Order: sequence, then structure tokens, then C-alpha cells
Amino acid sequence: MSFDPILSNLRKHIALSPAEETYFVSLLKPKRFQKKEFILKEGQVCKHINFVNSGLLRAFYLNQENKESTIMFAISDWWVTDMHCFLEEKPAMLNIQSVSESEVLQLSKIDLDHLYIEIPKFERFFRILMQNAYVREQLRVIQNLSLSAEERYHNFLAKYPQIGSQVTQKQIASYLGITPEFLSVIRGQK
Amino acid sequence: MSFDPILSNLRKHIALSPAEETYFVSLLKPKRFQKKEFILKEGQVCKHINFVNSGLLRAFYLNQENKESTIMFAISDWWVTDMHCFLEEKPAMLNIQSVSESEVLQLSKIDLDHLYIEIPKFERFFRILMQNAYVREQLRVIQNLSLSAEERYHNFLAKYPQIGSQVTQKQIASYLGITPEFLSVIRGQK
DNA sequence: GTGATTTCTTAAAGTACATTAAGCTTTGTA
DNA sequence: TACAAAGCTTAATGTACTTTAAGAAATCAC
Repeated sequence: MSFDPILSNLRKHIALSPAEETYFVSLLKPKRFQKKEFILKEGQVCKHINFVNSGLLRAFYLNQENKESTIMFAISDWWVTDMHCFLEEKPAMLNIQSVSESEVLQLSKIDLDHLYIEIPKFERFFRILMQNAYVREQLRVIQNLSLSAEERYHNFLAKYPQIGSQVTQKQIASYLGITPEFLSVIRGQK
Repeated sequence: MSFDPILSNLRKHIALSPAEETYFVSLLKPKRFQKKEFILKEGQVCKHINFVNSGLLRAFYLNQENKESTIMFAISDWWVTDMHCFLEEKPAMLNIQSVSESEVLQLSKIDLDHLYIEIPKFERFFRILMQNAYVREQLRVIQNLSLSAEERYHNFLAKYPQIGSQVTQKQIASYLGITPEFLSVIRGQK
């Protein structure tokens, strides 16, 4: 499995020496997941943060009535985990599942904590990653509060065109917070 | 204006030497805001991140139809800004207004960028701050997608009891994404 | 203190979306 | 290749929430 994508991803924000890159790469666990396979299941302790090398993952929450809410889709070059449970090393409240066959690089909490100490540049890297994630989630809150389902759907397609074509309408609907039936109505009226 | 609260806030995650603390404090601009005064207005370039020393601030978004959506309330010991526009030094899309008379310590983007270089421990501090903000916003997305207005209201009161008693129902309603009239109905039926 | 604003409440009517259910289409599997 | 399972569509009915409006209560300004 190639480490080029993850190294390019790091280089967007920090510059590592070849030795540092080698050390970082040595901490990564490459994993392959079949379509529908689970990277993380609710209740499991979430020990890794995952970098998507190829494929597509979906993180979702199941409420008491077993209704799914899709929290995020993660395509190539994205990082994904149940952040809350990863940071606190608690049982996950999210499920993360492979939408299509995927290649993932996993970094454990323990190794990441070492990395912060041995190569403080990683503090900067993850500071920027977390900043961007915060801004993205806040924008989603704003959109969920101020836009209609139809507007959110068109925003979603415009922002993530590659994802829109790979996932089911049921999954898109659960990302938008509506039923698949209503999404079908929205799509019908053009 | 006292710098103790902000120094205690830093000490939750990093240890600074007395000289570093003095340097950090020298970068802060203390400001007082009257009730209803604006810390930031939509369209202004957002140059500061704000630490709330006392009082209460509210960040909100105005959509095309001038409907308000409250993005966050910030009480003592909280940091608040329009993060997206602060990071990119772009015109703000959010408004930040003082709910009650407030004392605020402002740190500019320029000074923060210097701080990251001169005292890399601040990378860690803001990494943790951003992590927590991300987790909080993601939890809000989950709740907005999976809970009814009534459940969100009770969650809000349970989580932020001090805020619930200081702001108007109109402001709470705009945080929950419902109308004040409907919030009144929810409150009426107990 | 008094009038003017803003906030809160209540209720009737309207709308965006959910639920249920049925038929149709596509995908997965022996 | 065939059947089962899952996904998509459509429509009727239901519900959570909005809109409008009007009056009562609280807060603000002079």
C-alpha cells in the first residue's frame, strides 16, 4: 500500500525530514476493508484515527429507534475517526463502515501521543486538521439551521460531487436529516 | 482587568514559564462591551480571537431572509470568534454581540501566528481547543439530526443552565432552530 | 412613573416533512 | 438464471413545526 498520499497530505501543512517521514510511516498500520465491512462499531473502544488511501468510508450514528444519521463521508485523502471516543479512549458512539472496497492507514492514539512529543510539528499538523474540521462542522450546523432540505441537498451535491454518485439515496438522506422518500420527491421535482 | 482566568485556562493544557506568561499577557487587548454592543459584525474582517473574562457573548448568523441562527453562546472562560474568517482573514459571516456587559481579552491573528513560532506549546494548546470545538459541533450536528425540538431544548438547559437563565427565549429558539412561538408551546406543556 | 418597545403566550391556519404502504427496479447470491 | 433482498418511486395520510395575528407581560427610555 502506498504511503505517498499520506505524506503529501502532511506536506500541505508541515515539512518533515526523510528520517521523520520514515519514522511516521513505521507507525501506520495498512488495512483493507471490503464493501460493507466495519472499521469501527458502536461500543468498541476507538483506538485509531484513519487516513483513507482509497475508497470511501461512512461514519454514522444510530439513535434509540435505530434511525441512522450519517455524520460524515470520507474519501481519499481524508482523516476520519470517532474523535470524541478516540481522544478519551472510550467506547465509540459512531459506526464507521466501508462503502466501497477501501485502503486505510491507521494511527493509534498511543503512537500519536508519542508523535506529539517526539516531533512537535505534528501538534501543528493536527491543530490545523482540527481547525478545519471545526469550521466544517460549524458550517454544517449553520446550514442545518437555516436552509431547507432541498437547499441542503443541492449544497451537498455541489460540495461533494464524487460522493453523491457513489452512495445510496438512503445514505444521502440520512446525511441531510430527511427520509429517503422525501429525498426522492425533491429529486423528482426539478 | 484580571489575567488570572485566561492563565488558568492555559494551564489546563500547557505549562508556561513566568516569562512566557508575561509575554503572552502582553499580547492581549482587554476590551469592555456594553450590553448589545457588537464585538464583530458580518462583513468586517475578523482579526481577533476572543477570550471571555466575564459576561456573555452570542455568535449568530443572519440568512438572506434576515432570520437569525444562534451559533454559540460564550460565557466566562470560553474562546469565541468567527473561526473560518479569523483563519483566512476574510470578512466575517457571523455577528458576535454582547448579551450582558462583558469583559473580553482579544488576541490578534498576527500575534497568534508569532506565538506559535516563539512558544510552540501554543500549537498544543490550540490543537486541544480546536479538537474540543470539533467534537462539540459534531455532537450538535448529531443532535440536530436525531432529536426533536423538545429533546434539544431539554438537552440545552441541562448542558448550559447558566445560559438558559440569561438569554431570551427568542435567542434560545434560534439556537435550537425553531421559532420562539413553538418554544413557548414546548415550555407550556410540562 | 409613563408610554414605547420588546418579549412572551395563545390559537388558528398553513407547510415542510414523516409515515405507511404498494409497486417497480436494481443488485446480490445460489 | 432465478429468486431474494435492497433500493427507488409515488401517493395518501399524518404530524412537527411555521406563520400570522392579537393580546398580555416585562423591559427600556425619557
